[in-house]
Amino acid sequence: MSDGPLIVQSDKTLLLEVEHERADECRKAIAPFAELERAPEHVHTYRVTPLALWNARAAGHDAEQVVDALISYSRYPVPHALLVDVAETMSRYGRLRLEKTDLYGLILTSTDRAVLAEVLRSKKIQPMLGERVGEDAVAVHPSERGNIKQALLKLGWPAEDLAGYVDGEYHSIELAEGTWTLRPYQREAADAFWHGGSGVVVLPCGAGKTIVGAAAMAHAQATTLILVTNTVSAHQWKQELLKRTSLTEDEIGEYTGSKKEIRPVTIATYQVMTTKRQGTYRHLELFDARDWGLVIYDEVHLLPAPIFRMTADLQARRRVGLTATLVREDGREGDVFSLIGPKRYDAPWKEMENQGWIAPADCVEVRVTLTDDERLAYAMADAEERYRFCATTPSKTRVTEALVRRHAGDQVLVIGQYIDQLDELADHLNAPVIKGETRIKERERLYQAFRDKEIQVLVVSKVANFSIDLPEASVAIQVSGTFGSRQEEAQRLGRVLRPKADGGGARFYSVVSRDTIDQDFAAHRQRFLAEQGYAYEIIDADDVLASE
DNA sequence: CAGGATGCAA
DNA sequence: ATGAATGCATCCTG
Repeated sequence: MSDGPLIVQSDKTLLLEVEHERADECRKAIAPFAELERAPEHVHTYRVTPLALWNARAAGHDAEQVVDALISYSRYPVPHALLVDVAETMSRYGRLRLEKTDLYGLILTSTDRAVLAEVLRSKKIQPMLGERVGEDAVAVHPSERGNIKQALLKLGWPAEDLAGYVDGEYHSIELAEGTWTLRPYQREAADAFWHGGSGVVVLPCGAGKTIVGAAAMAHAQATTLILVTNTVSAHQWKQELLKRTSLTEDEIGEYTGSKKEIRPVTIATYQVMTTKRQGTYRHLELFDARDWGLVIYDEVHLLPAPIFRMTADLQARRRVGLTATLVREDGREGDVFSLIGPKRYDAPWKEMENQGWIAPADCVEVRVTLTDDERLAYAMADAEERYRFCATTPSKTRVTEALVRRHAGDQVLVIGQYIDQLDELADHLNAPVIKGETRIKERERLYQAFRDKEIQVLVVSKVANFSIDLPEASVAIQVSGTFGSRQEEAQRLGRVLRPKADGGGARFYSVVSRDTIDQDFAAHRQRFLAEQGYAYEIIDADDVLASE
């Protein structure tokens, strides 16, 4: 028996003792094949999931490496059944393959006749198939390439897609390096995508995902369709591409609500693609408007369901998804895996921090205690009012004021979800507030004043989740968040991670009501960051107030 | 036809 | 189970 930091249980959960001296290296070793499930103070729970194992497999890890990692960090003997299961699950990926043949077009082949027989019996699969092509292969209708991958994943037999890609229409795209250079991880990410053919690149906020996209375009040398979440992001992409590549103004088109340009490089919003009229999608022709050689999905964790359906028909095009957090709250990770592709690259946030690409950050959860009256009101509140009630308790205002005073001289963002709460905070802090109804001009004015340090404190609503031009701060105080959204928490922390001129660190406070669902949701939101190695120090609001 | 206001969807 | 922000389409003005 070793003194390892990990307890491996036969239900496929892994318990990591956080204070153990080998906890960090262990976290790094298990991250490729285990997902963090719970992250309270002392023991973090990970789960070994099939999807994580298949991502690991697609990234070139084999079962032996996974088994080695488990055994070498485990405190107790690892359940044999689990090791067998890991090996069995990993071997499922790639047992089936999609290939392209001259004679039969797209075919599904197998190295294992029994597996092929099993999936051929599926009622879901049968309509997608053509004639049997010998003992170990069957023809697949080319238009079903995406659908069959989704269906096979659901059956537990994810296919490796080796059917290749069309080149698309040639278009010269060079990186305009000179005043800047591609960072090593950006190059690695673009190369990993290119060699994998299609798939997802995961990088922290502010790590330059657009530049990875540009590098992917330089690989493809082809017309490119870029899908983004909003128009601000569309403009950002265009500016960045003009700056970083040989592309000129008239080569980049914008396909949004107000403009419908189709150019060799076209940037479209998800929404324009998913708006329907009389039950049919209006702008589907954009996908066929050109012979696109590459499709880039920005913020792939937000990909709306209809885009998945459209992507099922785009399987012969190279596809790259970019994201900071591959986790989705709707559990459609499997569709990202089948339709965009496996994870091709990910850079752990903490490693980026060590290399100085992002600022080190301390995360602090500040717990406020409800007064007896509030406790009673909370207990009596309707289910739909409860979260709002505990998330917006007046005690949070006082501790937020104290935190702002503590950081006098720093640039501080106060972020929350309820407008009433934000208005009140802005009032108390004597700070301006930016919310949905704030006009663009006014927002820009306030952002600029914040950048110029004329304003030290800015109160922002959910606009902060989207707007890219929001200036970086060194302190963020979150007073309420969207239920349990992990990706929102990551975005918000990302706001303070831009490296500081003085090399100093950043601080992220999450103000939470003790013993309420606010605390539960906060714990859920923190999971993704805990997985990235960010530990939340928990302090009492009374201590903050007392220290003044 | 640019730019603003309004309703609606997911 | 929810609240807030957004983007699109449409209509309107000059």
